[in-house]
Amino acid sequence: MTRWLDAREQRAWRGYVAMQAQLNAELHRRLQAESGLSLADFDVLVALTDRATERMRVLELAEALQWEKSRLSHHLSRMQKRGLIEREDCPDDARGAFVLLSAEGRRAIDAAAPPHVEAVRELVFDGLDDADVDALARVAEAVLARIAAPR
Amino acid sequence: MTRWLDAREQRAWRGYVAMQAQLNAELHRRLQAESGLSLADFDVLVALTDRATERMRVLELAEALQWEKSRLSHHLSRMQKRGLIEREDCPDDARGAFVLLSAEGRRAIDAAAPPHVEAVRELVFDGLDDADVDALARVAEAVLARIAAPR
DNA sequence: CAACGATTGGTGACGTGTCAACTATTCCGG
DNA sequence: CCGGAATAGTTGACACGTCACCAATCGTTG
Repeated sequence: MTRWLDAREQRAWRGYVAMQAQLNAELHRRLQAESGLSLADFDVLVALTDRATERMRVLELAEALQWEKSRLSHHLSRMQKRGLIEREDCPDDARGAFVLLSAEGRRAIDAAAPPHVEAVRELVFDGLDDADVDALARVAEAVLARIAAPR
Repeated sequence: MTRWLDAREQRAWRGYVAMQAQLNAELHRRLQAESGLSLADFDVLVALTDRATERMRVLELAEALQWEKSRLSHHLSRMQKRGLIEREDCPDDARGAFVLLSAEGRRAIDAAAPPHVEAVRELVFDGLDDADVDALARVAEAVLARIAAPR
């Protein structure tokens, strides 16, 4: 017997699905127009910038981003072709590879970050009070815990 | 001067971004494995089922789904090739086209819906109390309003 | 009615994401 | 030290989304 969603749940679910789709699309569109970066590019560059060394193993990066390794591999190839990152052989493990920020990549992320944060603020946080923000964080953590939990 | 996110906002934002990515991926994976449908297929089929007639103009469907027409056009071609929907000429307007559910499409959505709702319940609503659900709905509506608002 | 702008829908190119399979290396038990 | 399992990363095929553009048709205005 399927437990369908009641009215309260439907309102939340439909709203969430619509928000998620449109917020992503809008942030992507703005970032792309403003900086020529995709959201995926942005996330990769931020992860690389977070490291003091700006040099990471591919799987470490995949772990940090929670991406599948094949997705990351494809994406790194595209970013490398555009000159945003570089790859380097790993001396300790001949299977491995390092990813590092290029000068161009650093320039791109420095230019892209401020308007992107501003967009997030304008579209999301300027419309929420502290209680809403905390509620959003709690919901996100609850859902993530359930996804991570074994079936 | 960029207004960066404070700690409370960062917690909410990082959580939201991670939740959104992983929830989508997980629901997509389960739906695909269970029914061979993508989330996009599911949305199209639900929109068609919602109409009493199960026959909609393409742009009307695009409006209902909030999709770009070219995305919809591409997607309908793929769904048609798989036998999930059919297209029909519109007699009133020779430019137009109707989209309608095929018998196969009806079977697919009937089979897919119950386990999908169950997954949403398991991953989301079973982890939230009424206050959380209402908060999520409020946040979604606030953000959607800001996206729709003129810049 | 002729002309022109707007509307309906589709197409091709390209970037993105997933799955399954593959190569090269490393690790580990015997 | 040898042989197989595990690990690091890549690749190819294919589904998906967006952008820019196009063809056909409609409707309105002169």
